[in-house]
Amino acid sequence: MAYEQLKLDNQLCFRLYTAARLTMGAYHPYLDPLGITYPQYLVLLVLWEQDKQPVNDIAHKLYLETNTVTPLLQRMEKAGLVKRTKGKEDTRQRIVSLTKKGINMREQAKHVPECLSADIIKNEGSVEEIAQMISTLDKLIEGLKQQ
Amino acid sequence: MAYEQLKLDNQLCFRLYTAARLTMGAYHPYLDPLGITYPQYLVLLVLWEQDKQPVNDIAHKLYLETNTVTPLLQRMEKAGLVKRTKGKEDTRQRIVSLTKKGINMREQAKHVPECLSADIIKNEGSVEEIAQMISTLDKLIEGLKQQ
DNA sequence: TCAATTTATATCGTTCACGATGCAAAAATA
DNA sequence: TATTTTTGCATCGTGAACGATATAAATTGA
Repeated sequence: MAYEQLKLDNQLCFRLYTAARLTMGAYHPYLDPLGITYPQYLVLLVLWEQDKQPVNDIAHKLYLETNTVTPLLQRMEKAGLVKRTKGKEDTRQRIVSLTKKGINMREQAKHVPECLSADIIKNEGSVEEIAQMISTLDKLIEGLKQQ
Repeated sequence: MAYEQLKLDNQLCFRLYTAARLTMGAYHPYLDPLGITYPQYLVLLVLWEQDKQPVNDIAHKLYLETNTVTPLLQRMEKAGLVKRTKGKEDTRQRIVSLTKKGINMREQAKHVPECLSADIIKNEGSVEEIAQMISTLDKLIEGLKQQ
């Protein structure tokens, strides 16, 4: 019966979609006090690893389009977390750099990953299963990345 | 070094978030011709399993809030896929039912799951790994569902 | 060198997602 | 029964995502 496949329970994507939303929701207790959203936190993670990057590099590392990242960065600039300056060699580029506030937030967010890990492990139990899933997700993402 | 944990690579949520977006993107070639989005497809899956459900039941099955589902259903009604009628016993309820167009779309969407499975398996390889991941995702979702 | 093409970013429009709030109907309770 | 509380849905505002389109700067190539 082909219709069997149309059942919600059978679908991988639905679980990814749901798990992603619920996991992002689990960040709320830790990110709300900092006044940032999860996508903004991702941008900060990228900039904490390496400051002063063009929009394109940030978008690429997050697998996002620049038309998603540009407004995101504009909001973050308005919030005083980043600065966006014209590129020196290539004036088409916008170099995004951390402000003092953006730099300081790294210290305030230091414990977020541990808190999340604790929340997830507490709920799920097996560290090995999570590790295995991360590996499978990486392969899935790698495959889907190139259309 | 606590900062090590702040690295993007270490994060489960980032992978779920990315995999979910890319997987939803993989539905585009199959859903665009039908004129529906992925969340709309999810609503149809729910209604194909059982027609005539109140907004709340649909939202619950998709782990979404009613304030997400209501506008979604309004757009689907405008597109002629569903009808929304006042509940008989409980007049607060809105009973959502499929139109002819909504019913017929089941046949047109019959092969979508196979196509997606093929795309994913082709890219990833191991069916067992996907099955294992689905099981882990279910536990993760179950744990996160109750805050 | 000058036109054609590509690249980096921005803008626009539509659809989600969700917290906060509103409102009427139902249920609970005094 | 009258009042309070809860429930079901809707509306509003904000922040993503992303396809389509625009624009200026850089690159390519004739």
